[in-house]
Amino acid sequence: MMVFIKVMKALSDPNRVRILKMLQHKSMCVCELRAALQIAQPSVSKHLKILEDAGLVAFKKDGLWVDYFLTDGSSSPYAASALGNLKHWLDDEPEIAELVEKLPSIRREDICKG
Amino acid sequence: MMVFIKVMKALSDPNRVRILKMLQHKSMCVCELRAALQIAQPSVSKHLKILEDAGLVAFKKDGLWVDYFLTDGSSSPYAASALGNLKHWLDDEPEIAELVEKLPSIRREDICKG
DNA sequence: ACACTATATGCCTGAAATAGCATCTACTCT
DNA sequence: AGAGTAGATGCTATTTCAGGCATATAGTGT
Repeated sequence: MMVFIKVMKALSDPNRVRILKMLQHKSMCVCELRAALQIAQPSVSKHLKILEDAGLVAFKKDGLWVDYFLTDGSSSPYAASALGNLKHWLDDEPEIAELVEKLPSIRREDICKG
Repeated sequence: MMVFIKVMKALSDPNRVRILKMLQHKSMCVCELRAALQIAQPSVSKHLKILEDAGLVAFKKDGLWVDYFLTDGSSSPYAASALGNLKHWLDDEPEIAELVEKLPSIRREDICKG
């Protein structure tokens, strides 16, 4: 039950859903996500922690950067189902479509290291 | 997006999940749910409103009682998927199993009208 | 070791959510 | 119409959560 609730709570925030939808297209570091969402960097880190605790994302350190990516959902059937469904859900939401369109222009080489 | 978030929020509370799991077995009035969950009646009504707004439950007035039941999820793919998955999810959670076991003994004729 | 940058953590604030009590409304029955 | 019961709504207190700023930590390069 606790795990189920944790996954549902993780999916209950618009910024976290945006993060998941972006990660469907490429793995991203915190500063890239920050640029895309236009919220403070600590807020992004906290959202990522919640998503990680729910088994929805994982990360790999890459030098100074931390690359976040979607998991395969193996931590729970709830995570697996959510990630599977989100692959096709919300794609035609204008807000999400716009966000995804901007993704190619958000590159860590340009944004960070500045 | 708004609808998606609304469904996820509706699923983010243990008492609301318990309500959904109970309604899988039979439609129930507010006082039956109140007896099962052991929380105040107004709290039950509020949870039901949230579930209704999310398209997960509906009701039918039956004289003095209001019978709540699960919808078919036709209001959104998110509601449909949630209701579909919940049919098999959480059944082996001790807490849920115990709640469901008690269901037959919770009858409005005994509990209400008192 | 030092300067610099990406990310995480702590603390604080304001908004939202849950729960209860009191009250109001709707229906039933006499 | 009046009494009684089921359920809904309004108000309030308490908790939880998102967000930001300041600061700590970790890794890079000189």
